[in-house]
Amino acid sequence: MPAAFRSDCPIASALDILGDKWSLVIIRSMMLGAHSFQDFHRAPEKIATNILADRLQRLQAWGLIETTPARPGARGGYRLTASGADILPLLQTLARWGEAHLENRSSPPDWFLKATPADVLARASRQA
Amino acid sequence: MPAAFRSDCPIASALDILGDKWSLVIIRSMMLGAHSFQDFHRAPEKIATNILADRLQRLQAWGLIETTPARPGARGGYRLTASGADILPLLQTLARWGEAHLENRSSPPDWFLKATPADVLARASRQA
DNA sequence: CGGTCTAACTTGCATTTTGCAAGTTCAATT
DNA sequence: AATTGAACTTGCAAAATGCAAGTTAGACCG
Repeated sequence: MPAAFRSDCPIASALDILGDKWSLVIIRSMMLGAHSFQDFHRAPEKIATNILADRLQRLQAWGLIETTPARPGARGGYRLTASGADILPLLQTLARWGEAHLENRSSPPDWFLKATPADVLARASRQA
Repeated sequence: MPAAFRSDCPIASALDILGDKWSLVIIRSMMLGAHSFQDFHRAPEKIATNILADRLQRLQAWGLIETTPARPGARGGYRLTASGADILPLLQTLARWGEAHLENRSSPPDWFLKATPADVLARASRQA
């Protein structure tokens, strides 16, 4: 769903998709194990529900996340796709920069900094 | 100038500083050699001048860029600080993700993907 | 099968941020 | 002194965000 990129620069284009206040925070939560609307809403950053609903749709439209099918008579959740899992290195780099240059930030779990996209994708596909 | 972070998560906090449509585009331009207001304005993404002025101030307030002193009787420019140069890995990761997952994006110069923060910092400090 | 509960949205509206066009300022020519 | 061009600034329209309050749709209980 290319809604027209600002330029053909891959950095600017990636930011057209991910460069807002919330998208990467949601993906971070998902990498840390969240997979329902409520899980995301519970995160300490306190995202408004309308923004959350909007971002989940956008991320899904871009193919970074998908809804889990939901067995007959049950609500589904969300999980990362392969493209979404590939955002892990970006989050790891962000986390390292934040820890190095900002004061009093908390540390992400150790496995998070060591994981690979394949790891989180494997965990995602195990998600119902 | 910590204007209050959304949470103590280093990822969310880094995004409080860098997570908007323009900040990283400006830093990208700077890494690619831009160092004046006009240079940034010339970039293909067509940033509005008021946003550009605002972002340059914010990035400076966060200590990611600084103005070059300007020898007596001449306007200065901008260059990256050490913290700013450390954003290079983030941009490289973004570039790789963009190239891998979006179609028809251009390729950044080869040296850009191979450079280290020390490299771009060295170049910055050579800037008048 | 009806009633209730809770997660998952949706809607309306105030606030903030962004975008665009037009100034204004200031140093460097001419 | 007048002119130019880069570096902002300002005013206002448009879009994104935030918040509070609704609405919908399965799940659970009787």
